Amino acid sequence: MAVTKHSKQRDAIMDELCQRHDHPTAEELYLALKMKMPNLSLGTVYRNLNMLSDDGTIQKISVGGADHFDGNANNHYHMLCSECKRLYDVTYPLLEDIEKKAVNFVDGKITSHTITFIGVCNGCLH
Amino acid sequence: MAVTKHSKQRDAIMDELCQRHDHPTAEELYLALKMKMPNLSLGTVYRNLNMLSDDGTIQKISVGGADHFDGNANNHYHMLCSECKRLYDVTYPLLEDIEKKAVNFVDGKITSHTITFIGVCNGCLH
DNA sequence: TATAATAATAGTAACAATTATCATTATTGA
DNA sequence: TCAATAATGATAATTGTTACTATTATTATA
Repeated sequence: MAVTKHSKQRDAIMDELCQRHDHPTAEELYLALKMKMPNLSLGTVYRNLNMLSDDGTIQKISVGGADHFDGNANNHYHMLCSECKRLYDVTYPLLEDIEKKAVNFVDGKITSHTITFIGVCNGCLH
Repeated sequence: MAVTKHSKQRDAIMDELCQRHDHPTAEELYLALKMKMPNLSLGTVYRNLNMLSDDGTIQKISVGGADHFDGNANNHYHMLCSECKRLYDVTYPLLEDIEKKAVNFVDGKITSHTITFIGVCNGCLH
C-alpha cells in the first residue's frame, strides 16, 4: 500500500536515513532509532523503507547480504568494499546518455541504471 | 574451501549454467538438474556455485531476492526487468576506462565494476 | 590395483533477512 | 467528537542461504 497517513515513525526513519550517508541496512537504522523510540518495531522500519523506495523517495540497494538504503533519491553511483562490505558514494559524474545508447543492446525499454564499483576502501587497505 | 577434487555434480552444474543464458538462481539450477541427477542436493548446488564464483569461474549477481548466477565470467552488463524480475545480458560495449577514471572519486582501489539497467523487457511490455 | 587420506556429497538442521498477520493505536476528514 | 482506516508493535511465518555430519567418491601413492 502507498503512503497516505502521516506517522512519527516514518518521519524518524526519513530523518535518520537522510542525515547519514553510510547507506544503512534496515536493521542498522532500527538499532539507531530504537534509542530515541524504544518501542519501534523492526517490521515498521522494513514496511516504511519499502513504501518509500517504491515511491522513489529513497533508494534500495542490493549488493548481496542485507539490502542497503540511501536517502538520496537522485541517481548516483556506489562502491562496495569487498572486505568490510561497506557501501560508499561515488561522485563520478552521471553518464547521462548511457540509457539512450543502451536501448540498442536491449529488447525492451530502460527506465534507469546503476553502477557499482567493487574494490577495497582505504580503511581496509591500511 | 577451494576446488581440488573433481565431481560429477560440479560438472553438471557448470554444464547447465553455461548452456543457458537466463542467469538462473541456485534453486532454478537445482530443479533443472534434479531431473538428470535425482539425488542432487540443493546444498551442493549452493556450495559449488559459491566456490566457482569465489574462483572467478562464474559470476554471482545480486539484484534483490535470490542471487542469480552467470556462466560467463567476462565482465558484461545486465538488464533487470522490473516486472518479471528476469535478468538479461546487455551487449553494450565494456567501458574500459571507467574504473581508472573513477579512482578520482573514491577513497580506495577499484577492482571491478557492474552496470545494471533497470527497465521492462519486451515480453512484459506487450 | 588396493589402500589410505580427504574432498565432496546428501540430507537435514540452523540461520539470517524479510514479509505477513492481527489486535491495538494514531491519524484524519466529516 | 466520532467514525473510518492507515499505521503500528509484536510475533509468526516464509524465503534464501549456510552449517553440520555421517557417508561416498576421488585421487595419490604404495
